Amino acid sequence: MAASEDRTARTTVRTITDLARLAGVSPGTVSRALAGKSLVNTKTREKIEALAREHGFRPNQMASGLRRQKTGVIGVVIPLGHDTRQQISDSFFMTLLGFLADELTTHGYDLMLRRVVPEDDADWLDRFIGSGMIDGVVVIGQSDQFERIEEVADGYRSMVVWGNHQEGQRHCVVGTDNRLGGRLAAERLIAGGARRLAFLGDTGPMEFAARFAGAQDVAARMGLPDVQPLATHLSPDRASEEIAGHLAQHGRSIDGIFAATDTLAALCLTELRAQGLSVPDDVKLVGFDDLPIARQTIPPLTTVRQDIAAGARGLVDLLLRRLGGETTESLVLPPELVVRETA
Amino acid sequence: MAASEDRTARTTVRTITDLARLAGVSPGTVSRALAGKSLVNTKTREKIEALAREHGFRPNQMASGLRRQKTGVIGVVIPLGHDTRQQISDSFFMTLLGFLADELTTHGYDLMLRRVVPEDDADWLDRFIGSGMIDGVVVIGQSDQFERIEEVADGYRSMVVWGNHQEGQRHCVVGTDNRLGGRLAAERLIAGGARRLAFLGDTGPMEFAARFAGAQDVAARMGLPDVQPLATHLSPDRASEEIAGHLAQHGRSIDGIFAATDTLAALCLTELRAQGLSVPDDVKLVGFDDLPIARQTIPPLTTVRQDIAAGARGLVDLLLRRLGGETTESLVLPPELVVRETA
DNA sequence: AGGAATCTTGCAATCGTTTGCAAATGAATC
DNA sequence: GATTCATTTGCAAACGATTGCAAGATTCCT
Repeated sequence: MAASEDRTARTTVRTITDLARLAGVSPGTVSRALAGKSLVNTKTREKIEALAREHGFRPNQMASGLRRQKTGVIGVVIPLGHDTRQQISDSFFMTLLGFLADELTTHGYDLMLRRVVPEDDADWLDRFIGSGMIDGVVVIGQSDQFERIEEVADGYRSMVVWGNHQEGQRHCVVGTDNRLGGRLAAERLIAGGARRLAFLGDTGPMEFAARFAGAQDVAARMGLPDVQPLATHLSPDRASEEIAGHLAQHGRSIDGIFAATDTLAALCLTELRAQGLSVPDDVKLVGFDDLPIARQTIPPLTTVRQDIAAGARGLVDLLLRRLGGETTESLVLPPELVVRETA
Repeated sequence: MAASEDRTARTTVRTITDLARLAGVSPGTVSRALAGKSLVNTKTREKIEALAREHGFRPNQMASGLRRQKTGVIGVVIPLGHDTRQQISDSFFMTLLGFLADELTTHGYDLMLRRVVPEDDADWLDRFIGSGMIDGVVVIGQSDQFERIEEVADGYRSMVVWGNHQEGQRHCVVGTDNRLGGRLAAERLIAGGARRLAFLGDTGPMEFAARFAGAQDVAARMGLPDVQPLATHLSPDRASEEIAGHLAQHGRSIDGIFAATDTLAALCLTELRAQGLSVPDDVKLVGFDDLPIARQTIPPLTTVRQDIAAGARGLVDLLLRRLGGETTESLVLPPELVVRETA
């Protein structure tokens, strides 16, 4: 049993005090050595480091966090609005989360993920912040919690939010210029000959509302009829039916659809085909996000691209700045129209 | 300034000691009251709870964690193998992560997410476990770290892994029976008339290797030529080219493709179309996972379904059992063939 | 060699909660 | 009213790392 010999040979060293005893110094010195402070003699430091490595010792983050009053952990919270189920697996949020994880890691932070349902728990944000477990928080999506977030922002600086920017708001937000995105989409639809536009998706969430408003801006400017909102949920199973319903009812009276999301656009494409409507000939379609799926639909989706990686970088950059005490402005990223074949 | 009056009116109460002073009791009593222990008089408890609510007090989790030697946090780590980039945004993992978040939340745990690149950091797993920040860990995907995980499992009980089960392994794993899944896929391809099969995807990762082996089992049993492995990366951008290359080279000499993943299958479908091969007439195609995209391709994808929600439930259930001291067997979930139109 | 200046180290308090133990309070019994 | 027993509380020691302060050890200068 070579392995177990190996294991028992090393005295078990869990605490900095154990290690100090082994090294024949005081715990304080070990702490300083491991923290890489310059106040400790090079020789002792090396000895301590060697011992630490040999015994696979790692300082307890809880204790360290408690004493230093910082944890090295950033909270990431996803508030789920009305549309509880499934939203977290929405591709866009997940991709953003992935990039966020990357970005935080490279800056030496860990990520604590929490999904919350604000309706069940009015206290969701305070509770997270007040837990003492996180140094700062990234809120992914304002959902229908704009006011709550504003209130919290007044008393807590270490927060950055992904979402829509509104004139005069008090919380620091990073997000795409959704209204502009909506305009780009509508302009494209109209340039292709569409006259009676529809917006596919729930107009409740701020980001979607802004996209819708952008499209409406353009329709109004061009003297076209109002853009018709077609409400749907986001989860694929419910959305499919809802879309089918909408199309059955309005399919022939609209010739341009702006979908709130590529996911919805893809579903819509399937339903359009099912109802014998051809894209882009009968109906033109523009999505939003430019997720991988946009390239794989048939025909490939014309869409408004959000730069997710840049968003994640922005969130982390701003948050770290705020942790450092700076005051930061919101960051609004430009959307980009990606022309493929549906409009 | 009503708001600020409101704010200054309440003495700021951050610690349990502050609250104790307000309530006129000792910190110990407050602690017990808030923890809902029965040793405290109902009247004092109510008073304390009221004060806590009024001042929005929440006990510091770090201090609590340190003292109780448990944190209420489960670590979730995603090891990224060769295929570093993007893998975290792989739909399957992300969906699993979403369900995991749900499941842990309902059991009162928080989730700490960490991506690691084992090649850059041999110590990835020990470091996470030894940090003292987590009560247990879920490893999502064995990647190429099977051995490392086995070693750790010998000395650390609070770990559950998503991945492939191998006879006699020492770590507790939850996962689909990939080999059986591979058999189902191959059987379907062959039943449809395919004779020269190929496996699309990297056969390095254990799970994929098992799927490949399952397909190979069937081919061998039926006396067909070996299943030809067509290696690709997982990230869509690289995969597309690679698939195109494979098809250009072998496209005419194979009539059944088993893709390691729905994502790859969808890309493959696009490339097949581009090369003028019709599915399922010229080539039959089966995917794996049954992600939402499988329903949206044209034609919709025949695939092998993994029950992701059940997987997440299993992971959490087993992990909690192990935290409670039980010894647990691995959990192997049955795959299910979902027949659509590509095979 | 004596003293100042510079490095290294150890000591002990601290971060905020929890909890074993014992003291104090109140209720119940004879 | 004295005694016993059960409830409630307070006290103080943990949990494990960090850090200001001061003492001890070196080095350097004159």
